[in-house]
Amino acid sequence: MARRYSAQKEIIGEALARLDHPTAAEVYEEVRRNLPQISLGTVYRNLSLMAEEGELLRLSFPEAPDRFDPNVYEHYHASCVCCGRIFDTDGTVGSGLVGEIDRAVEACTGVRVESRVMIFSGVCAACQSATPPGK
Amino acid sequence: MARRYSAQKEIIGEALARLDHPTAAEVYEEVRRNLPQISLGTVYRNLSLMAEEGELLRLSFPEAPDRFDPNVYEHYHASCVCCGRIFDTDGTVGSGLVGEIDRAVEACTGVRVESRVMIFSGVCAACQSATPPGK
DNA sequence: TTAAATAATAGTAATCATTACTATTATTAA
DNA sequence: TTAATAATAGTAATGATTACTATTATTTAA
Repeated sequence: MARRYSAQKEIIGEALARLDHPTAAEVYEEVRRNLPQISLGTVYRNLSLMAEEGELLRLSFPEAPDRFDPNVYEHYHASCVCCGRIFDTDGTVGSGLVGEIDRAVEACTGVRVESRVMIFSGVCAACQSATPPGK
Repeated sequence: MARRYSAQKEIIGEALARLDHPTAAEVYEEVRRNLPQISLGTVYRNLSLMAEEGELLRLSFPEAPDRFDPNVYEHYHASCVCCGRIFDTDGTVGSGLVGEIDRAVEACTGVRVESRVMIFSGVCAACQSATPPGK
C-alpha cells in the first residue's frame, strides 16, 4: 500500500463523513479536536482539492458560506427555513424530470443545458409537526 | 403627483432597464455617467431596497457577485459557459414541471417546498454556431 | 541511508462582495 | 424657516475565501 502523503487530508475526509453538510469552518472545528494545530487554510485547500478530484461536492447556497458533501452522486438539496437542516434528494428527482426541465429551458433560451444548480427551500417534516398548520 | 424623494433611486432603476442582468458594480458604472458623485453604497442600498419591495429580483450565482433583474415575474436563468451571457426563461418552464419537481423533492426529503433557486449552464445558440460540433 | 527535490503545512496577509457607520445634505412638515 | 426625517457620499468593517511565505514533512535516487 502506498504511503499517504498527508494525514490532514485523511482526517478532513473522516470529519466530513461525521458531519452533515458542513461549512469549511465547521470541518475546521471538528478536525481541530484531533489535530489542534491545523490551519483553516489547510482545510480549505484540501476541501478544494478533493472537490476538484471528484471526491466530494462543493455546494453553494445564496448568502451563505459553501458547504461540502461526501455524497458525489447526482442529487439536489432542500433546506428547512425553520431549523436550517439540509436534506438530500435521492435518484427519483433526477430521473426524467430534470431532463424535461433542461429541454424546456433549451426550448425557450437556446442554451444547450450541460449542468444546473437547484436548491429547494421549505419546511421539513419535523418542523411541520412542531408547528401545526392550525396554529 | 408626489415629489420623488430620491433622484438616485430613479436613475438606478433606469440604468437597470438599460443593462442586461447587471451586477451592482455594473449598475454603479452606468449610473456614474449621469451622476458622477454617486457612491457604490447608494447603489447597493437602493438595489436592496427595491428588491425588498418587489421592484426587482436579486439573483445569486455560485462564485460570482449577485446580479439584478427588473423582470419580477417568476422565471429562471440559463448562463452560457462560453460568452457569459444570461438568458431568461419564459412561463413555459414554470408551468407544471416545477410543481412536479417540488412534489418529487417533498416525497424524498419531507420538505414542503416553498421556493427554489434554479440556475442552468450550457452553451447558447450563438456560441453553438460559432463552435460547430464537428470541430 | 542520506542529500537534493518536491509537496504539504501553519500562519498570516490580501481580496472581493457586501454591509455598516458617520457626518453632511436634501426633503418634508409644522 | 425651522425642526424632524430621510437619503446621501465616503469610508470603515465584515466574512468567506484565496494567496503568500517561511518552515517542515515526504519522497527519490545516488
